[in-house]
Amino acid sequence: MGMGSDMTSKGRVTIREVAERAGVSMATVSRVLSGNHPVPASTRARVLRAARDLDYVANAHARALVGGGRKMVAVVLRQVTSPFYAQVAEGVEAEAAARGWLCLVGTTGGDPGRELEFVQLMREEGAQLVILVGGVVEDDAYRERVAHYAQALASSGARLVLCGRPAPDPDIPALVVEFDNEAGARAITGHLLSAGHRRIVFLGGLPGNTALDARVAGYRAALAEHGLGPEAAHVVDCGLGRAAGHRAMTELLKGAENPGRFTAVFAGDDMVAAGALRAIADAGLRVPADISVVGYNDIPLAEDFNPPLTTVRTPAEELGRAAVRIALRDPEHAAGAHHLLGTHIVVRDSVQPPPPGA
Amino acid sequence: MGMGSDMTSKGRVTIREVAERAGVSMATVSRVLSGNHPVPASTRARVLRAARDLDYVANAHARALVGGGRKMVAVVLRQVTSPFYAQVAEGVEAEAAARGWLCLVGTTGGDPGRELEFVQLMREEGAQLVILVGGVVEDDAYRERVAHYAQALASSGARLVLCGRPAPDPDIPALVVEFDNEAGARAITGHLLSAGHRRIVFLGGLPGNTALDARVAGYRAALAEHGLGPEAAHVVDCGLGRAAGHRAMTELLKGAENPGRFTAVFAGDDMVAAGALRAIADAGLRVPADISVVGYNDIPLAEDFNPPLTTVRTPAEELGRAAVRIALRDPEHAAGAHHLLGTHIVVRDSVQPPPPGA
DNA sequence: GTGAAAGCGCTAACAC
DNA sequence: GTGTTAGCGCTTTCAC
Repeated sequence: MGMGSDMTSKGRVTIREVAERAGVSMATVSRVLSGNHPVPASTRARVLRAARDLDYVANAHARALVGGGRKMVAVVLRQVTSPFYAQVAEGVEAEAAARGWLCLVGTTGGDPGRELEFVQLMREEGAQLVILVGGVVEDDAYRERVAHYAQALASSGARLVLCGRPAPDPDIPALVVEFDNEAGARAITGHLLSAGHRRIVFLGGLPGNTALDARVAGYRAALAEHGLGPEAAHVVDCGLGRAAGHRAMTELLKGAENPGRFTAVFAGDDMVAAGALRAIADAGLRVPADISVVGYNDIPLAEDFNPPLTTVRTPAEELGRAAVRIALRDPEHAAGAHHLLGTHIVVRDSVQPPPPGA
Repeated sequence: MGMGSDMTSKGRVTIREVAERAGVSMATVSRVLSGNHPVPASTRARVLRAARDLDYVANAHARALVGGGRKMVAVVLRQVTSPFYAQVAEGVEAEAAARGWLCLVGTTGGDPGRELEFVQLMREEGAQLVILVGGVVEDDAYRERVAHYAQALASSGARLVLCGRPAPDPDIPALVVEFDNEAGARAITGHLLSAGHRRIVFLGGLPGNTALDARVAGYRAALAEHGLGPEAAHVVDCGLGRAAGHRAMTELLKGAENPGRFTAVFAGDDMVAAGALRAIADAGLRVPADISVVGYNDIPLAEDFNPPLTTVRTPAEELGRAAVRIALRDPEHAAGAHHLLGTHIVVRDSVQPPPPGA
């Protein structure tokens, strides 16, 4: 391949060295490399040859400084090890790659401080698009913070998109793309209700968190639609995560004889469901014979749970793709726009009518 | 908070504007902001004030160009949605964040072309550290490609680390950090053997892939240690992934009455195990009563499989952390170094002695 | 202690 | 067609 053979001085090869070797000016090299200016084939070949011999790579920073840089999109999420977030990131990445954009993923561990830090960083790096993913508790601090992000980003020509979290104010220059959590929750609660369940507990509430609040709302709405009073609702605010689900379910189960208390559980997401499933098994009960369980998100391994989990499918990768696609489609129209992506139930083996005696 | 109130011209605020507002020179602003030069408190305060009022953020590209940029590490992997890879990425990210470094993750989908493209990109961006993660088939193209990466990166002062894949040549300036796949495979195969299994199939071979080949080698070694001849080994080269595992297992099961053929399966990784588990259940057989199954990697949801999977734990996040830690520790010593991380078995419920009649 | 000036590697006018 | 020149925003000598 012949590369690396002509390394001269240590450090990166610059356009100047390529120019010297090809016997042309830096400008010509630049023109050949960007290909946006007519250059005779012979010159062109000489330049390309020199560049290859020297194993030249452009300096992205110099290029960016002068305006011709690569576009960049940044995704900010809690953690990549969450199957759901990983899928969203993959969607963003795929859509970015398809456009030749660079994709940077940052994780915050749920800490607003790190989120702010990362957004700041992206401003420094000149990202064109910043995508914040995941539900949050919507308090004043949140609203103020996001309003600041949006304004700051907008003032330098960048765009902010909120995935699964609300815009603090419709006038703020931010785009929101999310799932219809309420509809999904209503549908799956309806599924449980149709199977005959009347005492369903919602496990994994997180008051103030917009995504969970919407699911709880959907759950309550479904209950009401089936003629049950508000007292039929039983939401356990244990938050998300497998551990939380396990802990809360264990607690619930030992509170009293279970069968008298509830016959089904609607877990706030599939990880909570995983924990609940384990807790139920540990208590010597069986799903779905004794208790039915449903989850939310349909993460890739939900079908491998014991039993395979009935859950609502939220096309996470599509959420990521949609975020960049929509943000890039009509820049002008974006401010304040709100896009809702649909979801649907996937039925597996974790639901069954309540046991006869219940 | 007062920010955003003094936005002047569109576009980013520069250091010059801050200087004007504070009534000092650009140099002074720079000194205050980097904090590496003594500046009187009063001046300092004025500058800081101006910067805050203007909501100034430095231009990372300009900074990088002149040498004072933020360090950056890049991780390249097949996909973020693989639980194992996601954990490695998280480890790298955590270690990078702890040092104030930027972490960029790129995905290739397993395509060497995209891998090359991404490494090139990282050269352009001036990454100090590039980490390639995951097993590969080690052919001449691979060796040549990686040798090129290593040399190119090294020539501009950057470092290459290979995680779970071999260095093409010990003299190449690359560091390798990986798990002792052979030892892990030997241990878990021994676990199966100790339970009384003699006919164990290895599901998920991928000839040429270094990680899988090592596991197969460990499997064979364990068989030999227990006095079994080479003919006792039965490896199915179906490759990785849940789908592959499911397909191969289904095939295996319908080949003949199973009990006469094998009593245990060693899946190349946990995803393959997931597929195998499902196939076995679909065939009306039970794990571990009829067939025992073990996996590899101990992904986060392995304990939620049916039954909870006995597998070998490869501390993936630690792999990521170790990669950056070691690479940054002794730069000089790095070239050609080879670090092996230990693994251990985690016993759950998918193994049991073979059924009496088998 | 602080300012002026040079220059990082590149692109884009503007000449010829 | 191709070279010359002027910056992009910043840090850092080098003077004062």
